Amino acid sequence: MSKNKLPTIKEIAKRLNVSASTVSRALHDHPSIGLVTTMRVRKVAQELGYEANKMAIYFKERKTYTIGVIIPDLSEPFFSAALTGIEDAAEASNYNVIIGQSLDNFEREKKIVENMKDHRVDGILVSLTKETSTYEHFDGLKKYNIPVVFFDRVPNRKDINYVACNLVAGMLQAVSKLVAMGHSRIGLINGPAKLAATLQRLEIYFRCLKENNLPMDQDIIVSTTLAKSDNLKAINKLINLEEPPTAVIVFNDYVLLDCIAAVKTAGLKVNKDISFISFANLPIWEYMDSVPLASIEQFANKQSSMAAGFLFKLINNAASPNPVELPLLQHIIDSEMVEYNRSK
Amino acid sequence: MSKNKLPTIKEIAKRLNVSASTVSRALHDHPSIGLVTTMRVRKVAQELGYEANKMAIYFKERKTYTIGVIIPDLSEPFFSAALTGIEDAAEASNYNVIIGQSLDNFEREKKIVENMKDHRVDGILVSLTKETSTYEHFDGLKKYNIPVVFFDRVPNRKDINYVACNLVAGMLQAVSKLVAMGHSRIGLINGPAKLAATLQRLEIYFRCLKENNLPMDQDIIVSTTLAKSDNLKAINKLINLEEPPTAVIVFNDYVLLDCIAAVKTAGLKVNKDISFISFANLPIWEYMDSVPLASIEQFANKQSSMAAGFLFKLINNAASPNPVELPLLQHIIDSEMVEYNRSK
DNA sequence: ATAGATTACGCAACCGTTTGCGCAAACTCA
DNA sequence: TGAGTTTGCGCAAACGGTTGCGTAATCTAT
Repeated sequence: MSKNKLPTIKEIAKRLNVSASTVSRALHDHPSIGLVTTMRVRKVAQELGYEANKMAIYFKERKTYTIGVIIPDLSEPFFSAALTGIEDAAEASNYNVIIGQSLDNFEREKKIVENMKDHRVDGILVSLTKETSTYEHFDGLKKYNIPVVFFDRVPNRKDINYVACNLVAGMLQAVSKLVAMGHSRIGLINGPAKLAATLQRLEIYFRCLKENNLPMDQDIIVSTTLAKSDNLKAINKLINLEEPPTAVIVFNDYVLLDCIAAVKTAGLKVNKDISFISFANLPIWEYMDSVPLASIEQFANKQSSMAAGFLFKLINNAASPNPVELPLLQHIIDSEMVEYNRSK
Repeated sequence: MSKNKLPTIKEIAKRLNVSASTVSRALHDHPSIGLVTTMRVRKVAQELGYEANKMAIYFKERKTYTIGVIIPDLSEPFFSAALTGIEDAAEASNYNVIIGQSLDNFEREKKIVENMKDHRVDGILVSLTKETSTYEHFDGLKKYNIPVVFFDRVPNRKDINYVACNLVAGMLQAVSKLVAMGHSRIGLINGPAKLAATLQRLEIYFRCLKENNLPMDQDIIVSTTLAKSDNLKAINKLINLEEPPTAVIVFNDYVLLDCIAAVKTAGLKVNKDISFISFANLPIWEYMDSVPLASIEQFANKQSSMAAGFLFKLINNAASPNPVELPLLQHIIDSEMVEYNRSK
């Protein structure tokens, strides 16, 4: 029973003693096929439950109507939200989405790219691994006319299509707020030096201090490897200073979760003895008792769906009868602080 | 520049004045091709950077080496973990994964199935919509020889392949623990009646009471539509009883989050004045101050990767030279309670 | 020297559909 | 009635690769 082939156009042709081309045209209401023949073809097609094999068509079109998405880790709400945004955009364009999680591993990222290339996806959306610092594996895709659009974690290069998020905007809002609340000694818990995000946060930190005319003090800048024990060490170092900061900018919400635990253990009150600002805006805060004053929202969904829009633009241009040389598609959206201070 | 076609086997053939079949065989080290010819072919292939077009091969094989995954919502950690399990299994078998989020909407689920069928995936893994109660859209896949394996949210039918989780196991552990701690008045906050999960929890509840020889009291069984306001109403109803339950089994962790907030608002202490047990085992508890005594872990990753294993078994059998009539692949794994009571 | 085996390759079909071109039959008009 | 147009359909190639079968040329053995 499972042996029976699906009805094809040839099968219909055979039954009606016409050619396959006639059947194909009849099914597309081609004017050069007579009404009678068209009707007979449609009838048989109906009876057989014929459906065109899209794979054959796609193969002929040299398209797959599939895009690939490479992201570090789906368990991060940011990326699952991003994927959802992409899926929505893809659905609207009748595209499928195949995913690959790099797990922040460069070799995996390369392998996924290779695999997606083999499967001839029509385009790829990427948010880079933390480890990624060379991009040859993406350059290779040009040969296959597979466009790439990066989002959020984008290469440090100019000649790419991307959508990224400007973290400065949200952080400036947040620090201004801290200052307005009377804070003047604001610390920083940064990430490991090898990450681009770490340098970025350092710059943002300096810039925020400067714009608010705050003094700079190396003592209240610490860093963590992002391991839990190290997160605790970092925050403890700050709160045990003779003159601890009254507010701290934290690398991200995950680090902050550990910091909050440490602060409580030390008998201090969050948002009273010490306030926090962080990056990511995890949905988790909604349910927590102790929350940062604000977390910087980076709009996963917005970034990814815009990146998807860029990608479809590139794909459609390449597929159009006369493709033009598209300018680089680049966009930076502003982050925003999301306030959580419930005492207000 | 983007016009240049990729090198094909025909291109190589033309350059060497041999036939395409010779090239194909040479590239596969077929013994009937002479060493000299083989070398020459390989050399040119190398020079041109030839790579076989997998899509052409897949088309001929009538396979796509792609499986579809239909899940309700990626933002739920359960499903993103499930997807990760599937992706790992797929990668090991050199398969790709295309995803579709049904968003718990039956019509979307149908549409996604249709779409995956069009794309001729080699198989589909499904966790059903809350709304899904008919399954014709899956039956239709038989015609296309697309096997389906359900996981976690499975159809209420016998003739299917599935992996599910037995919630009773974990809940019995949890209730036994409650009883051991001295609780004898255990309430239930259930979900909306139309959900299968609601009936299921009611049965589990009764069974747990019975096995522990606890009295049954309709007053401490309430339900919620799962909306936040309704969650609050439900828990408030319980804590405002003349004789409130000392412990409550809650529909799931999301409902419980609201319950905990309400309990605190009422000035009660979680795990002291009232204890909770819930379903889902969200990773969030790790970071919370107020936690349930235990949450029932349903092993998303384990379920989904086992389901993926089933699926590949079905796919490979169908693709084998002599497919056999496989028995239904069914497995139920036991849930386990995960304790969170940190006071211990 | 000749039958038989071996070596090395090409032809053509196949997967399912689309489409440019050609052509015969029917029709139109002068 | 004959030239020109329209109608309706088939042939064959194309997408890129694989494979069963046929066959010419060379080699082996008697």
